[in-house]
Amino acid sequence: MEGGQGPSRTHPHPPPPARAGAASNSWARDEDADVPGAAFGDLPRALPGASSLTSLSSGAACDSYWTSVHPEYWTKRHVWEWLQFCCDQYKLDTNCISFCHFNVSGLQLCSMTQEEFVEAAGLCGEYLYFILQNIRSQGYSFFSDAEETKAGIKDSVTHSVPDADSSCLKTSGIKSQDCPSHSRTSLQSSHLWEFVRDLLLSPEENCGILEWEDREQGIFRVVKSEALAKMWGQRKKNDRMTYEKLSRALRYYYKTGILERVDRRLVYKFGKNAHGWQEDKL
DNA sequence: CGGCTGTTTCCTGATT
DNA sequence: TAATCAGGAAACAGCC
Repeated sequence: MEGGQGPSRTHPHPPPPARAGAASNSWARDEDADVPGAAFGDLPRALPGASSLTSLSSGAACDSYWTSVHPEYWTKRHVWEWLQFCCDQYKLDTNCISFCHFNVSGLQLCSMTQEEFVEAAGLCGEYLYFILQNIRSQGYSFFSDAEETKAGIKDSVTHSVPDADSSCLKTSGIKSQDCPSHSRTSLQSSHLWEFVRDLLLSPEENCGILEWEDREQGIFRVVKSEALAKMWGQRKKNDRMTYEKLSRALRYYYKTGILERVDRRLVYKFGKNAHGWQEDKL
């Protein structure tokens, strides 16, 4: 018996509150829905994993979560975080959104007109524009009541766009998008290898966690293993993630040709079945 | 509901 | 000694 524990293995720890992969799109649930007096600085606690991201060991190199910075000072990464939050919280249909249009800094985002939002995200753009303007004008008290806010957005947008409701808001969680234009930089890269790839391709988010050893060959090195695990854990809303466990998942990719073995510690290589990492094929 | 996929968790043992 | 690697085994979540 290799693994040793057999079917009778019991959980050595209390049952986890939410197993990995059980990530829900609903941010305003459970006790997190209402943080008393959630002021701007407190808000990250109310967001899934926000606090852990803020405390990411990469420290100074990494910016804090988007909620702790005024929109005009957002980095591209903050913009993505905000976009992801909006998709999650307001159940926006990611299929409407051309994510490449939002590959901009906060300053650029703030200078975008409503028309440009609509161009970038259709009817969802109306919502996003409204949300952004509210954050800019009201600061983060805007989020103090998620349900109210949602209703407000709905009202506001449907005033100008009567059928926005059915065509943009989804009734259940967002699905992974299949539009090729943004598949690589997907906000919801649900697979670990895609998450790793996107991190390698996004210097803004990478914070020196991963680096290329040989860009052409697809060889990369995990520089900050613990930070990588934390980030992945945050993505999966699992604060018990460790590099040990993450690397086990990476090793499974050897079987499927997503990754190839490299005989050096913390070094991996994209395999023939991984796509989207090559410079000339982006 | 069952099967499948992609992890997550845990483990033993080896290597750096 | 600690971190990491290598995989087996089983549990689990989400999807079809």
